[in-house]
Order: sequence, then C-alpha cells, then structure tokens
Amino acid sequence: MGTLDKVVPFISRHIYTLSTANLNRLINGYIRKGNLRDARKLFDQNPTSRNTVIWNTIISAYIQNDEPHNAQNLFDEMPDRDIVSWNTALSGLKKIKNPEGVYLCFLKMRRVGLKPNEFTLSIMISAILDTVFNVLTPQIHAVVVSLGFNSSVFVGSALMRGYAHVGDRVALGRVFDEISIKNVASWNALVLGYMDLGDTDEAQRVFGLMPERNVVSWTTLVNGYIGNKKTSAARSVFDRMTERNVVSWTVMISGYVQNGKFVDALRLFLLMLRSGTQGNHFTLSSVLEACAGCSSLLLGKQVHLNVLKSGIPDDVILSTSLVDMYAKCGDIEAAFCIFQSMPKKNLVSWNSIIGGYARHGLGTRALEEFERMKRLGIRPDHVTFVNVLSACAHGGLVEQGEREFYSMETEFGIQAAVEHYACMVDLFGRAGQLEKAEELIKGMPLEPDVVVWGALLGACGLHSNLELGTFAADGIRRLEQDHPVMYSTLLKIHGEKGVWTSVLELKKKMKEQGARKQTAGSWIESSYGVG
DNA sequence: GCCAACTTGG
Repeated sequence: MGTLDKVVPFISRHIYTLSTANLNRLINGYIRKGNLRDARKLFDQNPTSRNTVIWNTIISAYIQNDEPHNAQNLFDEMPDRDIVSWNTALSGLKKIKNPEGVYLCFLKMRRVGLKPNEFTLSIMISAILDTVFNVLTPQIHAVVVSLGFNSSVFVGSALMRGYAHVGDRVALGRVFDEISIKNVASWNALVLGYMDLGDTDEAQRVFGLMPERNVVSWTTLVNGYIGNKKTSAARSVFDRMTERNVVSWTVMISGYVQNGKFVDALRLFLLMLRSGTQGNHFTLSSVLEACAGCSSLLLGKQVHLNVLKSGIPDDVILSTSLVDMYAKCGDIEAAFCIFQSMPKKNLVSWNSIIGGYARHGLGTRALEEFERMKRLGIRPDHVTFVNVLSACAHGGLVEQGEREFYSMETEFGIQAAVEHYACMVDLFGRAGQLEKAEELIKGMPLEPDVVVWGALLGACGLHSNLELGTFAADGIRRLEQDHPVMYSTLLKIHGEKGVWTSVLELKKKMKEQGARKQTAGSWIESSYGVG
C-alpha cells in the first residue's frame, strides 16, 4: 500500500487535527504493516482525537512487537483506563514472565474499582501457571465462581491447566464438568491436563471419549507422550494421524531431539519435506539441534540453506541454533560469522558463542566475548559461567578462572552449582594443581557428583597421581555410577606407576563389568554439554 | 482494541 505513505504526510501538512475515526484507521494501517514508529508519531500529533480504543491499540501493538517498556510507559500515561487497558497490561506482564507484576497489577486494578472479566481471569491463571504464584489458583477460581464465569470455555481451559500444574486432578475434572457448553478446546485441555499430571493412560482414555477431534487434539496427545518420555507411543499416535500440520511434525521431531534421538529426528524431517510440508522457525531450530547432536556439518549446512531459501523472518532463536550448530559441528568461524551478523542477540546467543569458543580451546576468544557481553549490559547466568570457567580450564587460564569463579558469586550473586565446581576441579586438575583441586572438593558445600570426581580422576590420569586417583575412583564408586573411563584411567595410572598386580586386578574387574576401553573424552563436556 | 488448546535455542 504505497498510497498511505503519500497520503499521510499530505494530511499532516494540510490538516491540523485528524478526526478520531481517521486517526484510528491510519494507526491501524501502520500497525498492520509493522510500522509502529509512524503509528506512534500520528498518535502523538493528535492528542485531542485519541480515544480509549486508540490508546489500547497502540499499547497492545507494543506488546506484540516485543517493546514492553514502551507499552508500560504509555499505560502509565493513560488517563482513562478501561478493563481492556488493564487486560492488555496484564498480558504484557505475562509475556515478559513477570508473575509478581501480574499479581500486583491485578490488585491495583481492583483498587480502582474495576471488575475483572473473563479475559482478565484467564490471563491471570495462565500467567501464574508455571510460577510460585500458582498457589493462588484456587483463590482465582473462587473469584471466577463468584462472578459466574465458571461455565466459560476460556476460563475453564485456563483453570484446568492451572490445576494440572498444581497436581490437583480432582479439581481438574470438576472444572471440566462445570463448563456448560464444552467445545474441542475444552476436551483438548482435559487431555493436556492428564498429560501434565503424568497420567498418559487417562489422557488416552479421555481422547477416546472425545465427541470430535481436530489436529490439535492429536498433536496434544503426541506431545503429551513426548513430555512423559514415551517417544515410541508418541510416534505410533503420530503415524495414525489422518491430518498433520507443521506443528504436528515439529512436535514429533523436537520430541526425538529432546530424547537424544537425533537420527530419528532427521529421518522424520526428511519425511516431512517429502510430504510437502515446509518447516517453520520452530521446526528448523529443532532440526539444527539434531544436526549439532550428531555433529553433522554436512546436514547442518543443508538445513542452513533451507532456512535461507524458506524466507523465514529473522529470529533470535533460529539464528542462535545456527550459531550453536556450527560451533558444535566444528566450524567455529562460521558460527562467529552468523553470531556477528545477528541484529538481535540475547543471553542464550552469547552463551552459545562463548561455549563454542570454550569447546574449541579458544579460551581467550571466549573471554573476549564474555567481556563484550558484559559491556553491553547483559547479565551472565549460571550457564555463562559454566562456559567461561570451562574456557579458562581449556586455555590453562588458572588465575583468571579463579577470579571469574569468585566474581560469579560476589558480583553477580550466582550460587556456585556442582557443575561450576566440576569446571574448577578440571581447571586446577589440567594445570597440575592437584592439591588445590582436592582442597576445593573437600570444601564443597554440595555433594560432588560423578562429573566432579571424573574431572579429578582425569587430572590424576594426566599427571599420574595414584593416591588421589584412587580417592576419586572411590568417590565415583560411592555414587554407584561406575564408568568404563574410570577403569581405563586407573589402569593407565597403575601401569605408569608399575603397580602390575593392581593392573591385573582392574582388568579382571573391567571384564566382569563388561567395561571396554573407550576413546578419551571429557566427562564435563559430555555431561553438561558445555556450550 | 484485550484472553484460551500443540511447537523453537545455551
């Protein structure tokens, strides 16, 4: 629509004030084209023609365009807020995952005397669903009942999800029964509820009772089995589907990926393409993860090509998946190139590139990116520090690693978790500072896991320390998580020290347990997926 | 103009 661009400056030049109807029409036109900036300009230029609907439209557009700050500022400035304005604000707070804000906003709304409607209550319920505020679900239910919304399909489905998340199956069934006119969505919510409760049998039974089923019903069932780690059950439901859409394919593909079945995921992706369905950004980021999982650069590149050809708009998550795929498949330069070209980066993107450099042994590059990220005001999280510490370990940067470990708690308030300790043990261990590693383990406030002990054992293998190596092996045995690498490392140390009787004993034990010598690899990387 | 059922990255 090129005319709009010509008409609007014309109108603005020749008429001082637009009528409310025209302002509304023009603003909606800009928003439809994704041009929020000009919509806002018109809004600012016509203060006297604005009505509540126009305010609400702009605020909602900001939220949908991921500009919550602008939305919030405008909401704060707004003179006469109606229930829609409050609902819009609530859904914005929900979108940025601020359940406390949702709760406080709701209270504020009540204080100015506005009565919630169905929209308000379903936003409330779904906003607290996965948070500590979900203890409020029964209270909100009480409000729902007192206002007579319990027969509403929307509110009912939200309540069912809420109750499933707090594990209340009785309430789940009761809410369903109370919905006066149930539609497919209500039934889907019931299936989903039982799946969330982990009761796949009941979900399947309900599915069989449904008066009608749509693609979403089938997909919910497939996804429910996947969420309950029943991949093959999911697949057999998937195979029985008469109609599939991108989401159905994506659910199944990402289900395989989540369960580490990368090859199955890739096979299914090929079937999908052959069926004539084109993947979207959800599909392709899962597929890229599968490529990364099998370290298949060849396939990864082909998927990259598919991304470019499909014309899917730029997406942070998809681009981050590309960065991660290239880094995990060994092409760190390509990874960095994509990372650099990303117009929007978030914490996960930074973590990916830092982890990529760490995995490639480019400790200094990893740390450079870490500094750059902090300068841009992005707060590192616990994953960032796993990557940073492992970069220090791989780069032999012991003192820097110690400093970062310290700053993690003091500067960023992130409590060291067991994986951070594992990195530190690895850091000291590789550098041959075995006493420091031992000291760290002994002073840990947490129970060391197999990765921590493994890092120590590996270091003992590297530096031929029999005594400490035995200590580490005992630690692993106490966890009852024997691992073939443990025996081969012990074997190596014993052999080097010339303790041949022990070597024979160990070989016997290995044979008993069916352990075979494995190729060397870091337990830290395989267990925590550094990167 | 606002709400709800299935899918994505470290």
